[in-house]
Amino acid sequence: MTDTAGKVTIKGLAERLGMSKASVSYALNGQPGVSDATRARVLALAAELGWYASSSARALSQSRSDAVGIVLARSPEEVGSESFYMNVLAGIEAVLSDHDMNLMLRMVAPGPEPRRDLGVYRRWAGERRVDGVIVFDHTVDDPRPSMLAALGMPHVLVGAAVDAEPSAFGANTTVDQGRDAGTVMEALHRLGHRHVAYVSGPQRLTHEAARAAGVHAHAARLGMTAAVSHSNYTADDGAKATIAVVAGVVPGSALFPTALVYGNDLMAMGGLRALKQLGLAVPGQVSVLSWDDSILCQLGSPSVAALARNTMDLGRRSAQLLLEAVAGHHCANAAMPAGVLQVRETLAGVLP
Amino acid sequence: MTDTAGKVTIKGLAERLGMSKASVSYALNGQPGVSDATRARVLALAAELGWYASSSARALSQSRSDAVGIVLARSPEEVGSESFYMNVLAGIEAVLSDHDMNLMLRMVAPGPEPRRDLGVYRRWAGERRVDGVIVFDHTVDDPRPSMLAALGMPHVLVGAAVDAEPSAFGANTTVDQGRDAGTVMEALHRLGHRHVAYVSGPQRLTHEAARAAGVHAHAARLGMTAAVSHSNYTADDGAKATIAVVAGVVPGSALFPTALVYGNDLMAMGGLRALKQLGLAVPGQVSVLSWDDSILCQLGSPSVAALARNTMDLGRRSAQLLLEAVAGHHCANAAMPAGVLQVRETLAGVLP
DNA sequence: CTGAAAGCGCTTACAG
DNA sequence: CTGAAAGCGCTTACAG
Repeated sequence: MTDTAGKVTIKGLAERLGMSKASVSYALNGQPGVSDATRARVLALAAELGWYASSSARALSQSRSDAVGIVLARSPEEVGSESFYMNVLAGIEAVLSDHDMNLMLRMVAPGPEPRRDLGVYRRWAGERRVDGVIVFDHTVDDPRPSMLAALGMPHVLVGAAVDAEPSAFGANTTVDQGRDAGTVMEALHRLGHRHVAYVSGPQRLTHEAARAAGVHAHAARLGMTAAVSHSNYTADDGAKATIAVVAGVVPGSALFPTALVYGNDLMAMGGLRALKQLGLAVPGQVSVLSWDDSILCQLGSPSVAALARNTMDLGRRSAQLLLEAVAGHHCANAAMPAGVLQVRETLAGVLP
Repeated sequence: MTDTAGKVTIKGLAERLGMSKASVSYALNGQPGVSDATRARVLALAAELGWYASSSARALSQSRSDAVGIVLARSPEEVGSESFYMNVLAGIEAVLSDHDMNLMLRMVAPGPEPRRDLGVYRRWAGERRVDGVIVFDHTVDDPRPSMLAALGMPHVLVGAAVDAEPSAFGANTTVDQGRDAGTVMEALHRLGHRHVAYVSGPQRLTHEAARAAGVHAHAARLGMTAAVSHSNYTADDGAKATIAVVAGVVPGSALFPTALVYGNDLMAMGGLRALKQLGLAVPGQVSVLSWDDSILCQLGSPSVAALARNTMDLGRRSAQLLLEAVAGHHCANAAMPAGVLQVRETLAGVLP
């Protein structure tokens, strides 16, 4: 509170110190061109007066906003109840704040038709409000990478497929869903399961397409049968899909799936509920496994077996890649480690 | 892609149109000073070329950043698993984007000692990076309101106590925890409960202090006894607190709490788990109620009774108040509606 | 090592 | 209704 008459600026510092604005700027930014003694005087006064560079002035002269943007195009309910997003965001934020970058977050209604998220990217690019963006939920024929490239906007896809190409505008974090499908299917095979149903999220998501392909491939290899149905990532949809999968199939018959795998934790919880209503014992008659781990799975009763991934780390790596892209460096994609199966109460062997 | 040679600016528009930058600016901003015909020409060209005002240039000249900041000082785990935050954020975001404002989000480690969040506010104010902030988790003797006032930063407290004073820098959304405590205690009383334990979050949070006071007051009024213990908002802490509360107390004895109320959904889930391990039947021997509703409560097995509030709306109202404060208007606090009891499987009457 | 000057892209009194 | 000019607070070649 040294100065009530407006904010302290570089000009103010220069006047008090009796030198030019340029020298003050050089001193403040660690640039050469000032003596150590001068630099020390400048820094001391700046600290004393609580000077900070105006973000807009700096952004205007440097053409950098020091901000990174994220547009989430899912419903608040989903984003709020699936801890995946917040965990990834936390990882991203940790890296960004370490580098004095800021995170700009926008949520738009998920309506697929007039994709409002595209307008946000266009606007952010036009306003030069962010230096780059991190893209969630990569879809088949996703318009965003090419659009962002056309806008000259650095970007990183979070958890893309292994064959997603890194571009001049950024590399991606990738998850090998086929490998993870192998982990899941092999575990089920080992427990004696031969008929598996995968209740997937929307198939336009590339990671779900990759999972479905992986499930089928590994089933074939292991001599199992697998049915994949596509649904949405909510508990209600998980319940509906479950009923559709087991309805009319006699438990114990050759066609009955003894294991149900779900694309996320919410669907698994909804599925559990549906199975209970149908009078099917978990894991006595059917095992349940979620492809995403979360506190929901851990605290559920019964607790839900899940494939756990380090989502904070996924965020961290994605942010690091974006910072590289913003700095103009070319990088390779960053492959994320394999998911690890968390065996819990819903997973058991098949009785002979 | 009309113009590859750099972004289109107001100067560029003016040159193509053969007029001054000022006129173009007036036309673009809906200011008087240009004819309708001129304005139409300008807007048409701007739309054609995809012009957007540079956010930094506009911020520099208007001394407004068109951004609002939020610092979350809880662990990513908590923020991720408690849907409360994301829901409030979604409500905030909906209002902000309606007003062409942006949301800047930062998460800092919750370590209480060298409160890193304060540094973020100071920096944001110094850099003029945000026009105002929305403050979560108001605490007793919270240093933030006075600090933000000293910084001249408009701010709004989310879900403050009813006696939180609105200031020249913003009003607050308030929640009458005493009234909600009445809802909870009366419902329990009606079911025959006479001994209640409230497992609260940290008592430095003003809303928890208010709840504890409300629980005690209503217990006294209704002829009940209430014990309040303070813990943290995690499932593990909920479990530990539960064990501490019921350990050594004989079920059915006069001292045994027949109803356990928890400060949030995570603690309630942890408490449920502990009760199961202790061999106590829910709701047969003890009822469980969470002061926050969430998908965890809905999907739990048994499903957990909860006091539901409209958290999206809490976010919306908070954002509206902040926009008023940023605009320099004085407002009254906005009182949020009463919580509504969601009766679920964990809540039952006491057997005589 | 230091200073005067131009520029980043807007907005906004102020003359015409 | 329109234009020339100053200013927002920085950074950065460019001379000295």
